[in-house]
Amino acid sequence: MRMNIIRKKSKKIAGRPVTTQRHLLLDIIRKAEKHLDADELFLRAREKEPRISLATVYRNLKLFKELGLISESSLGDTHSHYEMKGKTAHHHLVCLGCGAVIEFDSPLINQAVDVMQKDRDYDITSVQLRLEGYCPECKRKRK
Amino acid sequence: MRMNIIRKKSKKIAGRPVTTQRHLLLDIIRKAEKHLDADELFLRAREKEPRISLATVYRNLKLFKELGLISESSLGDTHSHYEMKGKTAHHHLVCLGCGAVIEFDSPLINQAVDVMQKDRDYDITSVQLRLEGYCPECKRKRK
DNA sequence: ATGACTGCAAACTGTTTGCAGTTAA
DNA sequence: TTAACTGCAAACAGTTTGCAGTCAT
Repeated sequence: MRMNIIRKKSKKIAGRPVTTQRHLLLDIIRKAEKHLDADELFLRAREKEPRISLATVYRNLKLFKELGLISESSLGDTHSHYEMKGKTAHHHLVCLGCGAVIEFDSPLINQAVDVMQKDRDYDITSVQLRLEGYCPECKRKRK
Repeated sequence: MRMNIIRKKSKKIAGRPVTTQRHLLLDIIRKAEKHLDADELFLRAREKEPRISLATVYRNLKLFKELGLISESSLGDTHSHYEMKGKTAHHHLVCLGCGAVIEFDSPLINQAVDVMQKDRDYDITSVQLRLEGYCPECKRKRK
C-alpha cells in the first residue's frame, strides 16, 4: 500500500497536529469567495493534494466545527455548506430562482435575539436567519 | 382567523384526489404536538394504516409542501422536520442540551425582514430564524 | 513507541425513483 | 374508465466508520 502523506511543520490547530491536509483545507475555506460544500472543498483540495480523500474532508470539517473555526449551514439545499467564522453575525438571503446568496447583518435582529435571550433566560450561542425569495431579476422573469 | 385551505367536504386537496393515506398524513401533522420528521410521521401513520410505505410519506410531504400546506425546516438535525402552516410563529429556539424547541414570533424580526425586502428589492417568500443555545436548566447543568 | 492521522472501501441514513398493481372521481 | 395514486425494492446522495498503514513527537 502506497502511503505518502506529507506533513507540515510542528504547528498546531488548538492542540492538534497540523497536517498538510488540514492546512490546505482551512486555507481553501478561508479564501473561498462563497460557502463551500464538502464536495466542492474536496475537489479544490484535490487540485493541490490529489490523494486527499473525501473522508478526510468530512473528518476535518467536523473537527473544525467542534473547534469553532468554521460554521455550518444548510442553505436550503439538502446538504451542508461551510464557511469561516469570525466575521460578524451573518444571515442569508437566498434567491430561489438563481440560487444567489447574500449575507447580511442586522441590528434589529440582534436586538430581537437579545430580547429573546432575556425573556426566556436562555444562553444563546448561535443565530441564523434565512430568508428565501426572489431577487429583482428572477422576480421579473417569473411574471 | 385563519384560512381553511384544506377543503374536507369537496374531497379534494387543492384539486388532488384525497386518498386515505393523504387524509391520514395531514391529520397526523395537524394534530401533532411538535414538528415531525418523515420517519416519525411514517411510524404514526402505520399504526392506523399498517401497509403505508415510507415512500408515500415522502411523496406526500413533497406534495403538501408544494401546495403550501406545510412547511419544512431542518432543526439543526441532519434531516427535515415538518409542521402545519398557518400559524404566525415560525421561528425556532432550540436547546442544544435537551433538544427542546420553542416557537416564537417577533415583530422586530418582521420589521427587519421588511427592511431587507425594500432595501434589496427582493420578493421574500419565507423567513426562518433559528436560535441555538441552552435553556435555563441545561445552562445550569453545564456549569 | 505511541497515538493521532490518513486513504480506501464499505456501511449507514435520509430521500427519491421505476415499476406494476390499485384506487378516487 | 383512467389519470393519479400506492407499496415495494432498488437506487441515490451525503456522510460516517472500520481498517491497515503512516507520520509527528
